[in-house]
Amino acid sequence: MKTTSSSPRFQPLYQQIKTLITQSLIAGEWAPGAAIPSEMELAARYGVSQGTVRKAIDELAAENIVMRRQGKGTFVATHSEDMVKLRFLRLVAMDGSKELLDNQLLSCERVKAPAPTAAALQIKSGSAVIDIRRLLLFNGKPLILDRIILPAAAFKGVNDKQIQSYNGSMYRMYETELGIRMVRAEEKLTALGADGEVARTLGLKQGTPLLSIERVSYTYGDKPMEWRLGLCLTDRHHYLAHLE
Amino acid sequence: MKTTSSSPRFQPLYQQIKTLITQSLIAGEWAPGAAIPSEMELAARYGVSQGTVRKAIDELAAENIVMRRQGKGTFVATHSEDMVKLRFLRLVAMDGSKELLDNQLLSCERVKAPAPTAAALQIKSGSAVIDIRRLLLFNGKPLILDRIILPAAAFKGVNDKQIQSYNGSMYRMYETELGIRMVRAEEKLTALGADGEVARTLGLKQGTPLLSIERVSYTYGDKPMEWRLGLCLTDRHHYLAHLE
DNA sequence: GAGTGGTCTAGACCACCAA
DNA sequence: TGGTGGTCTAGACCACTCA
Repeated sequence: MKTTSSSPRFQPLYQQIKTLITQSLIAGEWAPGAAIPSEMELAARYGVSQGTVRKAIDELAAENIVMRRQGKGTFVATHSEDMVKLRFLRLVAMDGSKELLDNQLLSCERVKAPAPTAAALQIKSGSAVIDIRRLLLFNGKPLILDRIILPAAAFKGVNDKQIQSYNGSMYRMYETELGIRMVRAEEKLTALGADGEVARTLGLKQGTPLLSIERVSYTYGDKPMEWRLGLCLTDRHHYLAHLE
Repeated sequence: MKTTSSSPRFQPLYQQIKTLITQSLIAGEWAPGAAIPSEMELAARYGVSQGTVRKAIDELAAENIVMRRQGKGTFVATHSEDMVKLRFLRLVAMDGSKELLDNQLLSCERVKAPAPTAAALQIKSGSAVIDIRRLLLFNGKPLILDRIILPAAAFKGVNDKQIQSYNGSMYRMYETELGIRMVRAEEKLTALGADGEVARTLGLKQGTPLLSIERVSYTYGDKPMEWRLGLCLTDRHHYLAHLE
């Protein structure tokens, strides 16, 4: 277990361990929801002390990449289990009522990537993407009009049927069907007035103020995998943010 | 340095240490920007090992309550120094241009707290508050119309002159003049149309979509100290959020 | 060179969980 | 009962800062 001062270190050991564990996750060595080896095992595997592995796992846990459960083990985080029905959705009802969201798929086509979206997804402009439009309804009333764009290369075989069968839980679908797990996301919010088409779809007057949420979601290793634009009605909901 | 197993522990030791340090911060034992005692000193003071103090400080650092600087020491976080001109402001220009914000104070009155604001600030409805209205301009054009409400009891002596002299850096003023440091905030965002008065003040047509940001800011110990409502023009800016 | 935080280790005991 | 993560300690050495 002696590694100190044997090789020149450019990075703290625990950072290197963290990278190694992340690589195993990317390689799919441990599936979402499965347990990763215990701290002692990993320490032995990498030839470091348990405390060093612990610090690496601490960071992964802080980033929601991994979940610790005392007495049981450490598990690869998953969308499937937990209550995480709608990961990343920060919209909450003002009266605090529970989410009763229905999902209505409007379209799902294979098209060429528009330039700005391609840039956000770090793919070539014009390459094939899957373009999904859907409506989320709250208590039967339209709440969010979503447009979701996925690089076709990584999301092979995604189609209407598949989406329908997951009833709107896109992230659960990505994980279960394709093994793609989103780790973090960035959102850009603006306020805008509903244009003609949007107003029609949402059943609103033209010009009604909407909250526009543009989201890029990233998988392991900061790779962008999904682009989304949501137009939200905020008369009964608001977007909740915690600042630190 | 032996404390283990001597007294029944209901909380991890490092949590207790964290609480003790926080209490010293609340009591003002160390001013913002000042160094707190070294890890070894604190370990000696509290009768625990340096590692335990370290873990307590780690959490305080993660919460931006304290800042570590290798080789120098650990310092109480401050708004005054750093580049943190506008703490908590998540609005960024779409073209990435630098913030050139001007501040224009519209009014500053002492009034009775409206019920919802009083609730958010956890004070009695109708108790005295300071009600500030101001305009933030970006490159000379109106960008944000702010209304800021502060409990008068804690913010004694706040007036136009004082606010003017800090040129819009409210958090810097709170800290410097009153020793009140905000640690975190919660924001609720909605989209709405500008009403007559707002439209006039911002120089817009009535009904122009605006991003409404309601913010409650908290000081040490999760005590709410400021309520704010910002109405923002988002044609050239967007609100940036990071989700994990 | 002395002092600070940053990393790493090795070993102890605790709290929780399952078979 | 044995294995897991959670806490705590004591001591080592490294990297940085400043006088």
